[in-house]
Amino acid sequence: MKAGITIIEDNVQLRTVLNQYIVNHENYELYGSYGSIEEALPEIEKRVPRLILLDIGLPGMDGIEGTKLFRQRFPKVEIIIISVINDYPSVFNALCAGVSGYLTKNIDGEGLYDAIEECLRGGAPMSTEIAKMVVTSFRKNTVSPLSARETEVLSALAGGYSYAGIGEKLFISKETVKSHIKSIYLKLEVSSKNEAITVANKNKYI
Amino acid sequence: MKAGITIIEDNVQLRTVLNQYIVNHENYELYGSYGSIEEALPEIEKRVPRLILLDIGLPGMDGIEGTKLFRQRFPKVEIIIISVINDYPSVFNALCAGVSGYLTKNIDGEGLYDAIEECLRGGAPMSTEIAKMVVTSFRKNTVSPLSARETEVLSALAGGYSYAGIGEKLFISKETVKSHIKSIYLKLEVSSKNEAITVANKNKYI
DNA sequence: GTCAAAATCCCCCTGAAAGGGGGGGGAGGT
DNA sequence: ACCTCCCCCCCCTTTCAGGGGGATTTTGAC
Repeated sequence: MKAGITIIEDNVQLRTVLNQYIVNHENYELYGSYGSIEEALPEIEKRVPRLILLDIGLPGMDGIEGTKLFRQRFPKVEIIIISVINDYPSVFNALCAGVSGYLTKNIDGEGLYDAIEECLRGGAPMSTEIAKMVVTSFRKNTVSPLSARETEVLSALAGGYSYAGIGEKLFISKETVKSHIKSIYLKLEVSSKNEAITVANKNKYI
Repeated sequence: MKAGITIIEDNVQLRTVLNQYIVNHENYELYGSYGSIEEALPEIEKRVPRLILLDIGLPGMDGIEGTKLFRQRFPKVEIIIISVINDYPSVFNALCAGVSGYLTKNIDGEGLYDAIEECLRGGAPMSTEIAKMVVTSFRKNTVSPLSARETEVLSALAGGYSYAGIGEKLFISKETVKSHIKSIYLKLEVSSKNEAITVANKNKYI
């Protein structure tokens, strides 16, 4: 049983190359190849593929919006982004929208086959730059002016807890929470909750 | 110039296997091989490796704490986790602590070499299960009871904004923000900011 | 052993914010 | 015609944040 694949890519050269990769592989069947989400959508509704190779920078609806749309209407379809765009917001938004993989455009046929196979096995293929970005996005700052306890308090504060709530959570009194927050504001040179959270997030203290 | 590598793994069988992989490879030099962070630390201070292969489940200090320690004292050292433990909290905490890669223990020599090379080139090697977990952790729920606008409001609320602040941010009045929040509370069946944020996060609505 | 920082707890006070209640109106889709 | 979404306004009460003051104990560094 061949896996149906749809390609959405506005660059005609690249689209042709991708088309060739897919039609030359015995395990895949090219369901269609389009230059925009709008063109592809009615065809996809007629025959839903297993996987969509999707560009981010498209005329009309972009790949992020397209991903949200596809994932609502066809929840079982896998989406792999193939894009030259690999700035943090694009990658992050694509992952939030629900893509299964993210490849940069310097991919060759072998790499594409590997990625598609991994995706169809339930994996999450990523180019090395993307993997690096994703892993780095989790990393916290090792040098923080805040003590361990202060970091806990600020995390809870950022989580929307009130002073009293933080107290319950950390088994300390509301007044102790206030003391910690005073110290946090001094150290971060801020004077409100929002500023503190903003500074802490920017510096990855929490 | 050979890359110095230190191994910390309490399982003697696996440690022996890893040792062999490293000593058999001409590009690497095994700086040391230990059963715990505490044993390894004084030796690492004498001679700092390029990379540490680290287990999570260790006697005494665990791999997460060890990672934080190493990244403070030796900021340039790369850390790759090799562990049978791949539950979400462990993976997430390891990434936050600053590991460069995360491999499951079913790795073979070839896979290990590839991962080390990728890491030394500045990449982020991950086993496929780990990559899948990481990508999935970003994914938002496609079925949300909240409207697009309500989701925006709730996101801002979770970001620490006041009603007035949300109004400025979204160019609507404070009262409209209140209306949206009332609807949100109704739909999520909650009656406070904190509950709403908790429910929304749990269900990945925001 | 001393001294500082961290962590814990308590009081007062004020203005701002949250949340509950009510109402209404326009746009767009089924 | 109806429903959902989005927008706006009023009332009210309670809670919370943040500034000010002070105190104790534990812990780790020097």
